[in-house]
Amino acid sequence: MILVRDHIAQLIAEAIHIAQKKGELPSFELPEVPVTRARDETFGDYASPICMTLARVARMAPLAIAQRVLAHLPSAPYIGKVEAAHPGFINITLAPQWLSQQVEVILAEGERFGQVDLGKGRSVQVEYISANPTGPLTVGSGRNGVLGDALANVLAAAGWRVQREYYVNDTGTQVELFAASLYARYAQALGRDEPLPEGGYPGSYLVEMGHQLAREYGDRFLTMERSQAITALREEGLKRMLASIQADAAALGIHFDNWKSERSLYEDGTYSLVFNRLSAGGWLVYRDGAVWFTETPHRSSGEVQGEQPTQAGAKDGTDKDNVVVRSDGRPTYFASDIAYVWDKLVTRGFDRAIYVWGADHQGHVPRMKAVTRALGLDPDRITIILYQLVTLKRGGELVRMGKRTGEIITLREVIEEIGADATRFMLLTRAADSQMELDLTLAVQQSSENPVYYVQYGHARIASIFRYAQERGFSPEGGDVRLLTHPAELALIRQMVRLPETVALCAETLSPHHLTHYAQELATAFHAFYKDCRVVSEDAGHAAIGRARMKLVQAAKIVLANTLRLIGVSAPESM
RNA sequence: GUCCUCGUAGCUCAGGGGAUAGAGCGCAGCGCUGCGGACGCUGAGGUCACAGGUUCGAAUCCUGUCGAGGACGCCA
Repeated sequence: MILVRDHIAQLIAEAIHIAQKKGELPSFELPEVPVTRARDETFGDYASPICMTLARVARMAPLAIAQRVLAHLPSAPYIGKVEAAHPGFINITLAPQWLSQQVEVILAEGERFGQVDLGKGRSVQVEYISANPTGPLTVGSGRNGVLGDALANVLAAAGWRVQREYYVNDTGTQVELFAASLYARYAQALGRDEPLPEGGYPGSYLVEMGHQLAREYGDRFLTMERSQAITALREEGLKRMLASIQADAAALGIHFDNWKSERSLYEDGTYSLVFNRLSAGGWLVYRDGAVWFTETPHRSSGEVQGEQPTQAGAKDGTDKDNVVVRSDGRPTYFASDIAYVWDKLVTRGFDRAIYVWGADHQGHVPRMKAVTRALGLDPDRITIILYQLVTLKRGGELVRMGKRTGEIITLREVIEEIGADATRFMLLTRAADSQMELDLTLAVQQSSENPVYYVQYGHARIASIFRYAQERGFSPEGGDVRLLTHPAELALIRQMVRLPETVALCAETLSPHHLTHYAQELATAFHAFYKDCRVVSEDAGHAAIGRARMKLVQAAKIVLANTLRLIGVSAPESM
């Protein structure tokens, strides 16, 4: 389906060229033509300020340009009225006949309505949450998950082949600390006086897991050698943590296509491959006993490398170096990230890879880009979406969080307190880069008036209309959508046909939060229509319009359902 | 100290260089003797943190100040 927005831009560009050819406008290089939704409905549906931009280069008044452009604007079935407006806008109103016809289009497309083809079959991997499997998911992980999941939905709807992945940090310092902590809790459960290791995980969930393991296995792990026991408990603990994480994610409607093991990157040779590659390229330096990745490579051949206008290059730039292998020989997680990006872009060959990271990882973005370039790959193929951390409050009191500090408000608790749909909608309504404060007492109080219910209510209301109609033997069969001319009907259709553009917007800007705002506007248009327009009635003379309105309402239900599906919340038949 | 993100209505937040800056909640009112009132309508409420700059035009872009959060070579 073509986007009306883009098509209008094309038509305006054509009109300008025609006017130029006829000498009505001077010749100049045409910049991209911006087309936006009109700010106010009295201006129509779409507007372009292009003529104001052109005023200088054309040396004409914007309004005069607009008038000459409009004189040559090619016609299109969706265009109703075009106007040049002060101080130089081109305003376009959609044709009512075209709008009403869209009801049939939507009915025909069904679940596919809203899809656009921006991806053109290219593949993209969206990797999200990827929290350390050393504790339960936090609210921050929830925000991460909801962002990533909705983004994956949107990209799929925008014509990309999408894979959803969870990266499992199943190796490294934190995992060892986790295992040692679990060992301590397990031993304690069996009455041993075993202290929690330095920097270990104090959370109560490990106390519980320790007891569970003690119940299930008795003292089996105490009779073996300590290091062997810790290894065994690590595997058992990881398995259980991952199962619990998977369940928490599922409670928010999040399901992954693949769980990628960090450890596997070492076992399958990816790590040594990228290490050798970087080494050969001169990107690795040895200093203080460690191996560093440097963004200013030392080439033994002395060949001049490409333009590297790093201002800071005057200094030797070592402050930008990052440790890949520690002085004790263990690789850092940055080493894993290097192998992982190779795995994504080369081994598995995704056209794009999208990471969703908390803002506390922002410092790592430049070096991920740098190392991707160093591997000989186009850094634009990876995109890292940063979201601001959620600060939690309870009754105005700040709640500190973190697996390592012990006190945690888990995602699970929040879902249980305010509901999965409300949680998901709430986390998705804000742009990723907005800092958000979540007061649980307030959220619980307000969850019943969460906008998500307003949208879902629209869907349920339509379902109810159909139940009512069916009892009385009414059906949309044979309805003539040309009868849909009431302002409230057209206003509803206007909102419905915005879905493809909203999907495009979300996919282009990788910001799915527009969906929730759109959903509310769509629901508002429906509720207003419902107020003004009777759908099912036995009144004389109502039969024809009744059938047409049933078609409209059926289409509205499809659009609401498609939108809710993209957001990732349910579309209930009743509530 | 350096760097990144943010600062918009009482609260939580939208606003891809353009027209009179919007929504939800809260607040003050109004509306149902037919399809779900988890609804509809109206109103009050703003120095878009502050100061400069670019531009025909800035909430939006640039610089600085203040404020919030975050990051700064062997944690992730």
